[in-house]
Amino acid sequence: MRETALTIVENKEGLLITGINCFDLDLTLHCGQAFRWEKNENGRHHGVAFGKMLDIRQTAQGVLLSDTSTADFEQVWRGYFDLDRDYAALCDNFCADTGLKTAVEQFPGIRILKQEPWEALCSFIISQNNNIPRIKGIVTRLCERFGNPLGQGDFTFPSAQKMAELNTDDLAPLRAGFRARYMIDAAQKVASGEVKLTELENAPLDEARCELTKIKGVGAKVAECTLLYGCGRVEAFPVDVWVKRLMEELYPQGLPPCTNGSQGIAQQYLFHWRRQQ
DNA sequence: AACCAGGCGCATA
DNA sequence: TATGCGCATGGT
Repeated sequence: MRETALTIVENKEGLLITGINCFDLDLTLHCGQAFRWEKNENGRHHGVAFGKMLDIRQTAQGVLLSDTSTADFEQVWRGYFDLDRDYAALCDNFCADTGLKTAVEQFPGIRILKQEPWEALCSFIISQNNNIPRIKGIVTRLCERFGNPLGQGDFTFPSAQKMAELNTDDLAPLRAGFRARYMIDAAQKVASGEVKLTELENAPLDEARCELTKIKGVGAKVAECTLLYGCGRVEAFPVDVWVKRLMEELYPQGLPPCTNGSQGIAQQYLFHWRRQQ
């Protein structure tokens, strides 16, 4: 983790951030790690995270954030977009491996979003045996129905405390299917403190995995996704059907050493690369 | 109309 | 410990 030299300039359109290396906003928001971003015309992306809405787009000058403030940029978006991680150095390391080199060169600029732990957990419970458009639909209905309104049709992601008060019948309108009871169980265990999500950021990885799999509907894959996307654990390595195929074909002995410590980031490049065939 | 989708729980051996 | 099947829902 290194301080990168970001420049923040306020203009009439919002906050212009320059000096970000290795950042493709479109890829990052729509590569299947987050489910609450919509791209509209003019290449603007609109979404909500950490209870804040954001309008963001990438131009030749840099990355332009609208409807936000410098305070929110520092407190929320800087961390969310992982802007203080040196992806150039990371990708440089990855390129020691020819497969990863191809993936990185073909899709440069993918970053791992640091999402809220509860949102990541709940979203990836919904993701199981499901496809991305439908995952987005379920998450959207969940937020509209049980989140707090932010105005202009935006809603926060509902808290675990709020969802712990609900039952599976309440979730029926979401059409989440068999996943509804898993969502309720997760909400109850998080709200009660039986599973302490904030402690997973620093716990030994195996211990963190073990904690998460206490929740019904959370197996190895969902636990790993929660750790990677929600707890900042970039060494977590989710293996879905795409990555499984890829591992069997390319890395039967396991990931190359150049990914050590950042296996989850390598995974995101490999996942996207393999899916684009 | 069968098959698939960023899996998991459960039964069976 | 290891496999196989059912699961809700919706899109091809």
